[in-house]
Amino acid sequence: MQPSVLIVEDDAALAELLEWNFSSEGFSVRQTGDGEQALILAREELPDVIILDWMIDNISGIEVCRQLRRLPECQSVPILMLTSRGEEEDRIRGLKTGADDYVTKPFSPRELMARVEALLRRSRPSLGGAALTFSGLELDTTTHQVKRDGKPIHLGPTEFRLLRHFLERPKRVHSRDQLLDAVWGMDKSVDLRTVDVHIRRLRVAINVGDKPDLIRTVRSAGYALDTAGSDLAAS
Amino acid sequence: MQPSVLIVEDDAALAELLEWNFSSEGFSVRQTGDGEQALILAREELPDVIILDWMIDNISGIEVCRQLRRLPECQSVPILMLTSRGEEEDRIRGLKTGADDYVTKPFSPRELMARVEALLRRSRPSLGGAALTFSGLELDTTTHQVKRDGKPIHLGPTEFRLLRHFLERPKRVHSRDQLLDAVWGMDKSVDLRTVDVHIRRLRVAINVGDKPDLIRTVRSAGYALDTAGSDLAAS
DNA sequence: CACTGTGATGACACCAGTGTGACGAGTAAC
DNA sequence: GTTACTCGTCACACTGGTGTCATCACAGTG
Repeated sequence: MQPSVLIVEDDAALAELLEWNFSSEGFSVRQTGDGEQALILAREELPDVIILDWMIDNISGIEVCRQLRRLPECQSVPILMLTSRGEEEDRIRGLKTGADDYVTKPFSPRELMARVEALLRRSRPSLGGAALTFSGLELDTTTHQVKRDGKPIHLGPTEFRLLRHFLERPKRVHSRDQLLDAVWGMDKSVDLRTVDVHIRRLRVAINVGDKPDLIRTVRSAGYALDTAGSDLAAS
Repeated sequence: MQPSVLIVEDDAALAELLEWNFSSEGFSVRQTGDGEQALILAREELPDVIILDWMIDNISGIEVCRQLRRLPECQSVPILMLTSRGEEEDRIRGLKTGADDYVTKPFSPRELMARVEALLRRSRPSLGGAALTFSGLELDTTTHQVKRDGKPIHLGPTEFRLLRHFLERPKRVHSRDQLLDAVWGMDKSVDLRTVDVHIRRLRVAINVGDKPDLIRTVRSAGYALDTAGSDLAAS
């Protein structure tokens, strides 16, 4: 999923620079130079990270920070404060108020992006690679949650491991033997046909409604996770 | 609970300064100047935060950082890198390697402490003094009070620690082993099933009336604090 | 066309994993 | 001492996940 950033900065030139940087990193960007507006925007749609200038119109950045932290839904959103005030006292005040990081101007855009990345790695492990996705399918290994197009799906333990194995190697064909080794464990003595049954259970769980089948059957070879599914119209 | 810090610094004078600062803030401190040793210490008992100098004996700090991040149990421990190398490239390299913050020498001890506090606020919210909340649940670590939708709830000591551990990492699935380590202490020899019983006690305490169950059972994996609860009607 | 092998489907019995209630031991307050 | 409270363990009940089988559907082959 595309990460989103809210930039609160009233210096137009700097705002544009930031916007350009985040955009080219694939962020969806919203920007304002106004403190009040920032609070509204943040509440309206929760960003993944907030870049907050110390000196902005209407309210001071630190006050915005405090207000944001009061909102229960915003407490988990990382805030990076941006300022030309290099005083130690200010930095400490910013951090104590609830900011997660504090960068002084002038700053290196690349370092800023690296710091934002570090923040995101913490708050959204899914962006750090803990969540596996494929064509509308999401599997979060830390929360053990599976979704198809945003809708939660319930899976049994074996189907969960099976799907995870597929998501770790998408599009690739796995023989029944390989699947037994990887999902059941090589010490298990289970019939090969058992794989078929679990593939089916996984299919009915995943393909709710009229969603296209994401599991492709490769005759006399095995199965693969693929957008084509069991579609045969490719001829 | 007393927060713990692992200081990896080979400059004796600086190490002592850091140690003094953390001690006076109530941290339990372990310190080493050796990279290999650092890895051993970290694994032996997981610290709440790691202060890591770039230039240390045996291995470079950045290599230690990379190794730490490879250990699954250390992935959630925040790392603050400390260095005299002010080069932008170095800072970015440090952050990309998995460090959460990067402070250049000379630094202000007070700012360092503020940054550590900010990191802890994220990874161990209860240490930051903040009240933990999740979907109508409140837990105040200072007053040891727990409320559901404003109504006070009485918990035993173990249930309290259990709930706190859940609130520190909401939505995430915790295995019984992990819960025993974190809530009971790894030295304890307690039956795994004991966790079940305490989960149940926590459930009946939390879900007063017809409130939805906030604890999700993940079969053959563990438990998680989640809004879905044990609801299976999500067909 | 019929034949054959492979995969899909539905049913079913089994049992691992979990929920539940009760009990005895330990502990602190009084 | 008593009382109140919490904790760890056990036995039992039960849900639902799991493996197997019989049968059907279908593609490939000659």
